[in-house]
Amino acid sequence: MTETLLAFFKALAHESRLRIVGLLAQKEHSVQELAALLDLKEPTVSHHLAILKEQRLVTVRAEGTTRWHALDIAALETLSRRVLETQQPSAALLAVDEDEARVLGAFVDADERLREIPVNRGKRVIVLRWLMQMFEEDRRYSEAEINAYLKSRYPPDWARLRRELVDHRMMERDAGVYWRLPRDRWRDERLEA
Amino acid sequence: MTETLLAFFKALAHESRLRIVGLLAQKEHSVQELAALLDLKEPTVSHHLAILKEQRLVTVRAEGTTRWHALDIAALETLSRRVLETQQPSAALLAVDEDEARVLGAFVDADERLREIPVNRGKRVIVLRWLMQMFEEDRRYSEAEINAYLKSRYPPDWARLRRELVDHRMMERDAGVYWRLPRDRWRDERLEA
DNA sequence: CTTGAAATTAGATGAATGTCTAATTAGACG
DNA sequence: CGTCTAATTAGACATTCATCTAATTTCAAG
Repeated sequence: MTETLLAFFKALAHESRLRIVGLLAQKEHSVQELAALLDLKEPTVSHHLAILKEQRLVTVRAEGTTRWHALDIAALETLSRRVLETQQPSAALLAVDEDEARVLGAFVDADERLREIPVNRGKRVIVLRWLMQMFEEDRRYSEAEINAYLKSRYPPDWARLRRELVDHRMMERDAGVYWRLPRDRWRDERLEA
Repeated sequence: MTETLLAFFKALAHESRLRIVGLLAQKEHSVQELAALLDLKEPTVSHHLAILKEQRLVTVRAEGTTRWHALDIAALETLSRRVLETQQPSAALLAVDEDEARVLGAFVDADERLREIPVNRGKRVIVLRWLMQMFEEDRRYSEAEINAYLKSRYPPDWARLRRELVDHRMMERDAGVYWRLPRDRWRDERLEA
């Protein structure tokens, strides 16, 4: 999701493109018209339109050799609405089933901090899975990065959390670099398993 | 409006800043924590935070030499809602009549910040109505959310603004939760009333 | 007042990207 | 097919901006 949001913001984070959107919001325009209105050369306008089209913010209709560009207001609304969904649900709300909700409710406080590390192995796995939600696959993390995150979740013994994540094959490590393993390779015995 | 919108998009059109917003949406963080989580140096993080603060997307709370940064969700919502409007957001332009335009022009600066709280009750009501535009009906707001928003509009005495909103029956409060009251129940005596 | 920790500011460097000219493609029409 | 027009693509150049190191500021604690 960060992916698409980032692309969306990048698409609109330039004066020329924002002005193009403003002009197309009023009526459709050809490349020539836009170039004249914006005081830019046609290739430049084409370039900006290509970026807006990637985000599906602009649609095209051909008429002879002329191409009429229009704003896709629905797409604009969909994307900007997504910005509003940024609020992160608290731990328990993210849970996928009742066991998880119960365990996370018991061990994670409202500040998203871990109260203690569960002694029971099944419960501990649930907490570990919860910790893993912040890491993406196909991305490398430095040890400092991992430490900072775990420290923010459980200052008393974040080092143990790191060890547990590796033990359960959720993270793998090599030469100070960590990465997330695919979920189906986790040793994720559930409650009472 | 292109001005403020462009600055808003530029602020979020960078991966590091978008990730910072994501992290701050979960909980507040210090510069050090963010630097570790993002695998960046502290000055770099400071730089990004400064840009986000310019857009009032991030608020700061000092504790010793540590500065805890939090996301101002209200500001994020206000700005992204503005994307949907093809409207002019400047305070005076939003006014419904001349009296309002005159008062808002006098008490609200170009940055949408309140210069001072009007002593005259009628003028104060106009300013309060203007503040209310960001709040939706049928939605609950935490006290922290209200505070962050009012603080962004008038740091010197945002607490008084909150009190006034309640006094004028624009907002109601119960157990730390606030919500907007329907406009027809507001005590909105106009100028010289 | 000195020391230490956290953060910011200043300034340098390099990467990302906007804009241009020149060359190329695609469609309309005799 | 040859020509005209609108648009796109390719590649060069310039500007903006992200990131770093080094120096400075701010605040707390001895």
